Amino acid sequence: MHRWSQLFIPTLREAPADAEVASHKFLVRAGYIRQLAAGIYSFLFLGNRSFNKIVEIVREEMDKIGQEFYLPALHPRELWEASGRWSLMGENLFRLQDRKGGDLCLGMTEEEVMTEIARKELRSYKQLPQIWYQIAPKFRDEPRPRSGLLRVRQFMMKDSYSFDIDAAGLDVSYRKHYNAYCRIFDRCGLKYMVVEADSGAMGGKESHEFMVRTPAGEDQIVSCDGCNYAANLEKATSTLWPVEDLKAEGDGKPLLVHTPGQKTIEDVAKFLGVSPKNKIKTLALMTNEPASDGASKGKEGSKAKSRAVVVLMRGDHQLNEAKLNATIATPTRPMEEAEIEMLFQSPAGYLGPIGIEWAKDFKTDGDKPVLLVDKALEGRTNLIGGANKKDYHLKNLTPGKDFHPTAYADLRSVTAGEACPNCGKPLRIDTAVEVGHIFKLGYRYSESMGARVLDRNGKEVMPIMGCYGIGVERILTAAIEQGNDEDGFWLPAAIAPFEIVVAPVSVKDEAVKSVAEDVAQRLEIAGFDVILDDRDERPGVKFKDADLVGIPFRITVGKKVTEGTVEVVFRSTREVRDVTITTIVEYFQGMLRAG
RNA sequence: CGGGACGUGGCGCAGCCUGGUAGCGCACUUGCUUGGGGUGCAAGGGGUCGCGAGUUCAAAUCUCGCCGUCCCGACCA
Repeated sequence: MHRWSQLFIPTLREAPADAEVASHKFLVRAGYIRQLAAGIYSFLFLGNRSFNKIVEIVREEMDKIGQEFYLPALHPRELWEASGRWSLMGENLFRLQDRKGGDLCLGMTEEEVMTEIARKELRSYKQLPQIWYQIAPKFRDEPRPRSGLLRVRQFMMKDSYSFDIDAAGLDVSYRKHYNAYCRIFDRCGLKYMVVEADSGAMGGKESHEFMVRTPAGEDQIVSCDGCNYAANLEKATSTLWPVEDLKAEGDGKPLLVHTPGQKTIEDVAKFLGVSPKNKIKTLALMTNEPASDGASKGKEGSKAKSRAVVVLMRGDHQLNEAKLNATIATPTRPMEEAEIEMLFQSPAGYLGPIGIEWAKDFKTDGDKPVLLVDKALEGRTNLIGGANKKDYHLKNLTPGKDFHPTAYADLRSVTAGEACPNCGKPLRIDTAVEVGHIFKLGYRYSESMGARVLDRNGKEVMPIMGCYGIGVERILTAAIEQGNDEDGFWLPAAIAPFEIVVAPVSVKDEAVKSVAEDVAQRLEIAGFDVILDDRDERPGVKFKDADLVGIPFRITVGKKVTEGTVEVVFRSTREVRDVTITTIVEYFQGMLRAG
């Protein structure tokens, strides 16, 4: 029997001054966690109980599709050199040295270790498929930990890895994870949505994120209430309403117009009396390759090569950097003034695509500047853009005719209200927390680390991989964000530290006290997680604490014991029901254990 | 890493501008009181004022440096 009077549950009346989001404030106030350093938290009794319940749900569901391992967090440098991530991860990787001066790091994920095992042990297609997982701490030296447990430097991740003989096999492993994740988040009582996610430059084909809507989140998700379309903003697309092109002026060739002092899209559009939709926005960027790309591996001194990348967008559209990164597989930065002058021979504000020799192909065409044009401009005619001459713009610009893009690409950020690409209804954008991510990795690690198996023809092939992650703390955080009010929060029973708190109004009243003891004991014997608030405190104190700490049900034992009843209080709705003492176990069995 | 803020008993804050005794609420200890929404009264304990240097007869207070924490941005397999 858990007796509150003997437990360490340090609840606070006030939230720490540096807590911003609800889950952070309440986790601290309810005595779940305490901060040790930026992005590093200790879990106390209640926090750990809830945490363990989440872990157990994850484990039960994962055991249905895979096998649990336990891998070290301390990794030798060589392993990460082999995958190329020792340098790729930069400062996000925690590094340290052993007494002999050997370099080590703390694992931020375990692709390397898992692939190392696969490389050494897997020999035949007969051993595939495999799904291996673990639930273990991960370490990331985040540039900015924030929002309590939402972004931290050490956290518990369920990470799994699948190895299959071919893409069809990977599809099956992926689907198994998708379904297992749905079961996990359902059992945790989360209201979540599954969204298409950016698979980045890793070459993966498919990726889904499991998202919980909350203003505290860090991700933007685009979704449609009319159909099931949902995607991360980094990936989302929309259908654009048609735009009426301008008519050609003069002979239809690019036509110089004087636009003195008109630099911004808005200004020029207004000045010329056209819509920004008929304007070209010219963005001047440089690739910003850290000297750590695969090609320059090993040559410490080799200089990072920078290349001009010019992006054209419709005047009223915003560049989506994730899409740009996915397109050119290299980080970029804005051009400096001198670089702009060098390429365009013109000050910023009048930049355009005319008069520059653009690369015909990103890969093969050497060092020439790259011109990427957003798909929203493909097929458009007679646009207006900068003339690369101070105080002048050009009319009659038609992509493909007056200038030749290196490539057309989807580079635009969706905005709320645009049409769903599936059904045409208006899209909405919400912030959300990512609680899980499933990802088709492909051959990246098999290739770099040399994992090979023989297929049924005796031919050596690479196993194809998938990786899948769940953040345990984020499930807890998201659940609190989903269910809280000014007095505290309530967790779904499955992940609450206790399902029921029994609160006798007084421990000095023998009748009340003995009924409370009896009720708590019978519920515990029946298999419920019960805590008895046996403290010699006034009822108000017990009620306030009970409201705060996330337990979904309270049984108040008070003067009605003389009538043979106690009160069951539903934390989320504050609904109160009188229940006969003798039937209390059956009451909760019907509510929490039915089905 | 760029911008901003903060750092004073366990928690929340005042004091700093205008240098000289460290203060309030909560929590904690003891006693009485109260007993269905953080009861009231009384008496107590607890603080290198983040760290270091400087100015000064004298620094929580002024100056400089460092560290830490939070927020915005950049970043985020």
